[in-house]
Amino acid sequence: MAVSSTQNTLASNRQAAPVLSRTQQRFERRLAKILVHATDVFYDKGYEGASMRDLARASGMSLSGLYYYFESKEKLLYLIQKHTFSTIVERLRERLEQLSDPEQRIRIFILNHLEYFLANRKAMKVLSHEDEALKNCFGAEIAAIKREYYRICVGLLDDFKRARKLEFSSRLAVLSLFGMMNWIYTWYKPRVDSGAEEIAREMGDIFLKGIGAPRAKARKKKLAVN
Amino acid sequence: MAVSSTQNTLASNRQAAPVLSRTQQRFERRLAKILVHATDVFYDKGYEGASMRDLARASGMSLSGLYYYFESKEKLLYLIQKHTFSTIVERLRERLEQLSDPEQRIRIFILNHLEYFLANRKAMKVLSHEDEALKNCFGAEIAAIKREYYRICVGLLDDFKRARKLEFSSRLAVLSLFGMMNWIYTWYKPRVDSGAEEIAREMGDIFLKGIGAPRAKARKKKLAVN
DNA sequence: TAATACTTTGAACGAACGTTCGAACTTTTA
DNA sequence: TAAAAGTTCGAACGTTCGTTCAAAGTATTA
Repeated sequence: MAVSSTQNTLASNRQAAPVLSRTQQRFERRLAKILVHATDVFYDKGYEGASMRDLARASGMSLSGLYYYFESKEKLLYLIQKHTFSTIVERLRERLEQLSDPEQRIRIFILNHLEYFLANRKAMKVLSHEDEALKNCFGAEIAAIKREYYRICVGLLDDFKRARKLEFSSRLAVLSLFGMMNWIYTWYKPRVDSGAEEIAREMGDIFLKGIGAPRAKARKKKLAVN
Repeated sequence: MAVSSTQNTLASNRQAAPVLSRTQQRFERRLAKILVHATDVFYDKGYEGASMRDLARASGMSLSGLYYYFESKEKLLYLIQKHTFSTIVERLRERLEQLSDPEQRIRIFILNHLEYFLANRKAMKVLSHEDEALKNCFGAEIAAIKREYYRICVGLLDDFKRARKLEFSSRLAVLSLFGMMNWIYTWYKPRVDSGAEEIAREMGDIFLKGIGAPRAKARKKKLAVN
């Protein structure tokens, strides 16, 4: 079997033909295993800091053996990021279909993000932290998914604004929310911090109250005088 | 002149004796210049991705010439992070001394952070993004400053909680706030986004309203039934 | 001006890097 | 069971990595 083409890797395509021969299935399964181990290594050492030899050791495979499954280190990172990001967007879409209340939709967005983040912490760190590591085509494709995800969130916020007749910058609100959520990879400790549901509720409270209540007025000027 | 000891580099110590000979002054000045150029390179390529040869080129100096000013690549990153972090903490302390109102103190914390962040974007990205790059002693020292900074913020929040008789997790609130603010290095575009004051005001609004208003009650259960 | 201290450099070090390749091994197919 | 297809590997490729060092160059001091 030749090194797999870009298509169908990890079965991330939606349309048509999941007809894979037994050998193809095995190939995909082995590749997925390698991706898991590679994620561990990237999580610990960063993309630049991790060597192909590190990845080989973690996968229990020879250095050259890895190249049977993907053609470069960059492609490996791409596969990890693509799969991770696609999955989180896919799950979000499924969950959003079942809700119509604007606040609930934002809350489910937050919950989906944090649940997936904490259940796949290493992959999500690799996705968040190695944002600029991919160049050209690979980078562009991940950036496109990111833009798509961002747009979904802006849409949710705009609906919320309309429903509540609020006025604020969606861009800043969305980016603040992403910051709140994504930063979690720098501090989360399973032994110390609560689970995804509770954190999602608390962050949701902060964020929704933060953008929801009418803005306090005329205080700044008064205090500036003192 | 021997390669400088750890002490007094960048004149970041508060106590005593800023008595530097003219040659020592020149040394510090040149080192500072190198640090600025190195910050540019780390910003663009990341710590691991940047080579000493890149740094030499950016500084307009020979590869070996760099080693006259610092003994390793790691130390260089340490110097950048130490100086950046120390400065932001120092400025914060000065500004906090002049305020007593708990809300104003949180707002000035946010403003200080964002002002410094946007005025020193590259250095602050290197500080935020290369959090785990330093090992052992160097890493421990930066981590100590970070903990100190974190503790200050927790203190501000606890004061606010007491003043307003609020109940929420300071840890989660502080880390959410840091996320909001630090994530800015991934998205800020000077041409598109407003300045530090406005962003600080808007993030301050979100955060303070988010933690300030009484928590909405009994809604979750009702909605969960539907 | 001679001696001393400070600064910069080119050349080189061994180690580690990502990647390639042909041969060997294993599984599937005919 | 022989041929074909799929899989793994050791060895090596050329390059780049961080760091060192003796020598040369420049400024300061006596």
